[in-house]
Amino acid sequence: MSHTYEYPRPALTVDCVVFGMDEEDLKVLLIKRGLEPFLGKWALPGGFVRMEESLDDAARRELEEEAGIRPSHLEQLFTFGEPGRDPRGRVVTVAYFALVKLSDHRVHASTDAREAAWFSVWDTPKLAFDHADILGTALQRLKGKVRYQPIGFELLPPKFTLTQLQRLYEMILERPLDKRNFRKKILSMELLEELDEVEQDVSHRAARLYRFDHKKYRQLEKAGFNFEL
Amino acid sequence: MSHTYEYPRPALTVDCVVFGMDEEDLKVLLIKRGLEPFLGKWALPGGFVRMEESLDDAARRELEEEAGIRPSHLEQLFTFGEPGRDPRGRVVTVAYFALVKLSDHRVHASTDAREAAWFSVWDTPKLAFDHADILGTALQRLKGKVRYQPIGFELLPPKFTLTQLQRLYEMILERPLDKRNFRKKILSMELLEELDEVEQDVSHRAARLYRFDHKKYRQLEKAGFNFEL
DNA sequence: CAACATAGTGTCCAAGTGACACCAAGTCAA
DNA sequence: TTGACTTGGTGTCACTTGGACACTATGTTG
Repeated sequence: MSHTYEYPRPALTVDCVVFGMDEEDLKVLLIKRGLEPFLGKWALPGGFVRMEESLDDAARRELEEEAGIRPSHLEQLFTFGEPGRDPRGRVVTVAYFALVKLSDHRVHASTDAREAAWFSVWDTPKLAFDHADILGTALQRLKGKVRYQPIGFELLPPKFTLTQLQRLYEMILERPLDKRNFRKKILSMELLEELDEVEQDVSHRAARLYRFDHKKYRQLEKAGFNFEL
Repeated sequence: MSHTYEYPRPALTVDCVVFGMDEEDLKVLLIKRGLEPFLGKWALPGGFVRMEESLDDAARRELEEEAGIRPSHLEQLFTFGEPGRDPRGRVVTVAYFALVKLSDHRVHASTDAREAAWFSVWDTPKLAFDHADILGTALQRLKGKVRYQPIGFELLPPKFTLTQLQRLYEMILERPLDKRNFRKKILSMELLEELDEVEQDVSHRAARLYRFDHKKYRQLEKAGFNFEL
């Protein structure tokens, strides 16, 4: 213990589970590996932490570099450090959990030379390393968190209909919700701003649009409010 | 990216927030540092992760070495990696959250040559590094978790009275609870085994003892049960 | 045996949760 | 233009749950 730097050191990486959502499905962003090990396999975006940057910064930097993405929500998920998780040797990874509005990132999921793509979370290819575990942990977190914190909105476009919102919750929680009860509950939280607009280009009656009121949310949150669904 | 091991590596440690509880207070275990930096200051128990051990193992080993403690509950808390958090250079620490039955560990809080002691969590000395932040995060976790998972039992002796249990919840949540409502709620979960014993050596009517039924808990947990307080 | 300290127990009201079905509005095609 | 189709939008009632509230029971001590 007396000579700190004599210790051999595990390598340190960050890996990000980025969720997005479209009409059909909850999606996760994957990158095709261009290097050994697991060359050609799909993996979570991530990479080595630099000496002068914080862990959060490393996660943001990797997302920007590998996929041109700036997530609207980013939080640390869990640190995975089993000795055998990387065939090259000891690599510890700090996993992150991110949400993006897919509408902002649909086009150039791939920047760089790398290949990036969105996959349905229920139907991913085999992943490199222990990334399937990481994805599983992230899904659990999303499911748990969505029930008592209104983070789901980070997955929707700024203006959305109540039906879209309900579908989002149904996809994440993997169970159907009652339309009237859902609307009652959500509207009673008073976190939605009702707009004087309706959705466009639909071949049936158009639904009213709403916007999430971030400012009000922050106020109520500070006041120790409860947002259980 | 192509030569993994060229990257400089942050040093990697684990630090543990160990909670215990006695009649008066919720306690946290601290160790007096015998080395620079922060020599003589109080700090969380912890140390460097070895190349061949998992993070969990590292946390357990450090607790055993520094305080002779085997926690009854141990889980990863959060990873702290701000570049400036250690004056010696870049050190990333994976923080752990542990619960022990103080009755088992009251005597030799200190093994080794080190000085270890239990402090009231509401009245700790100034801590080394960013350990005050880590302790704060752990307290939040304890408060949050206790509301929907029966982990509080890990802080009590195997046999306890309902009053002890209520005091535990009151200390953690920092608010008074109604005796009748509390008992109603706890007993309705059917996780407590009512024993044919009462507490000893009290100078008033003795209370009935209960035991937490771990087996039943695991069953109900698997069945997707809800243990909200 | 009186004073004490804590154990142990039930009711009522308010709020919240969940089950449930129909009319409204707009689109589309014949 | 009209009828069929698709989704939008709305209220009630039964039940459950959460929270406020006060007295008697039992053992100890001086």
